Amino acid sequence: MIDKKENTEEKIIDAARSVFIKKGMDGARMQEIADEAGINKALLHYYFRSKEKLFDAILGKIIKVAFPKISGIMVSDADFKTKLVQAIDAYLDILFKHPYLPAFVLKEVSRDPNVFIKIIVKRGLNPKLVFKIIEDAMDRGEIVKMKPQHLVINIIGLCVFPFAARPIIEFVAFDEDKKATDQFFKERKAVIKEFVLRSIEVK
Amino acid sequence: MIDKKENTEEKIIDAARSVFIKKGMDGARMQEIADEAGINKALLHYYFRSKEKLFDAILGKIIKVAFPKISGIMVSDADFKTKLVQAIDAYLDILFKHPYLPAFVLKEVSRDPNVFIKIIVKRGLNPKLVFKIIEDAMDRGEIVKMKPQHLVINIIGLCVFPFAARPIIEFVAFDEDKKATDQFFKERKAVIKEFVLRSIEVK
DNA sequence: GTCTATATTAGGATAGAC
DNA sequence: GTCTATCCTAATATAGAC
Repeated sequence: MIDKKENTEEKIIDAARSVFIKKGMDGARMQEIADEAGINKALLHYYFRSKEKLFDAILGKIIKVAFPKISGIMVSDADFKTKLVQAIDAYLDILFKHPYLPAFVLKEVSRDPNVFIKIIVKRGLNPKLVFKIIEDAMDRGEIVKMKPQHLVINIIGLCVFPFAARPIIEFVAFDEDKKATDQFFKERKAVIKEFVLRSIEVK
Repeated sequence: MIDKKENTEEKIIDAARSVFIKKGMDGARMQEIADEAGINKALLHYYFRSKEKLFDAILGKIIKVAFPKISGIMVSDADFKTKLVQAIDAYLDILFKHPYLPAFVLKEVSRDPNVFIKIIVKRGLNPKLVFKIIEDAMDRGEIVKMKPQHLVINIIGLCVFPFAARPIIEFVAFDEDKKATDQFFKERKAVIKEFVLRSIEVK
């Protein structure tokens, strides 16, 4: 049975997420959030005492999605390259489902890194295990040697950057052709996987 | 002879650039810009009638740096891979000199893509020639085939993303060790060049 | 819980003296 | 050109009725 009438708090959270993602903390207006939620500003403040509190509440939820615990895939005992491909697939699936995440996260992290750090700590996100797994694969000679952080950042950059830069890409690289840009993004999964695999292959 | 007393307009521009880069258009305050320039708000408005006009003036200068005409390197008649390496070097040199560019550009482009588009058009930045050069190299079998946009975006992502994400990287990947993060960034040039060359090599 | 009305403050912009 | 003082609107936040 569908909950036709979602409660007010949910409506606020949905509206706030939408507006904060579009405008960022500084650009967002409480009025706009209230409008999008179909309520008024006073009620907004009744549920969340201040804009900052509301933003923090939303941010926590967003970060959970934006910093997925990909380590689950990496710790399985499959072949390393297989796991890597699975991780890239999983990460891009998230990005396609939430294409505005990268721009939002990069925007807000430069505004105030500490908010992120606090939440990341609370989530117990720790990449050391992943780095260790990568180093082990290198030691076994399965992939070429480099500082594991470089490999991780390379992969994340390849995945994330195009989403953050989509407006420029659409204009500069595809003459504002949205269809062509969509097609480009559809191809990213295969492109990135091949690009990465080729670059780490031991010759 | 040194111009000890730089004129007011310069002071304003320097201050505005600094504040806009740190806070973005939405987060910046005219008061803060005035303070940093050592003048008052009224004088700010005397030189630039509005915040938006001031921002546009700064943005134009920033974009000139952020979107360099790398095509100059690419059109020379050197070997394609040589040119590619030169282009990556040149681009990273710019980023090291202006490490806050990526975060700023990605932030503002998501706020209002049109401002960028206007300025890019005015600068006559057109990547078609670069795409053509890449495709020719592919046709000659010098590098592996793919849509040239993918190669360009991959390279830019590898270069730009770490700068935009530096606060997260420093915390998550290096336990807030600034020295280790600096070292990581120093290594990027060599890492990216090798990463890209390996991935486009024809086997 | 939800609303209308209002307080309060912040921030962009202008007037006018010098 | 530069300042002080002030205006004006937008935006966050609260009071109080229902």
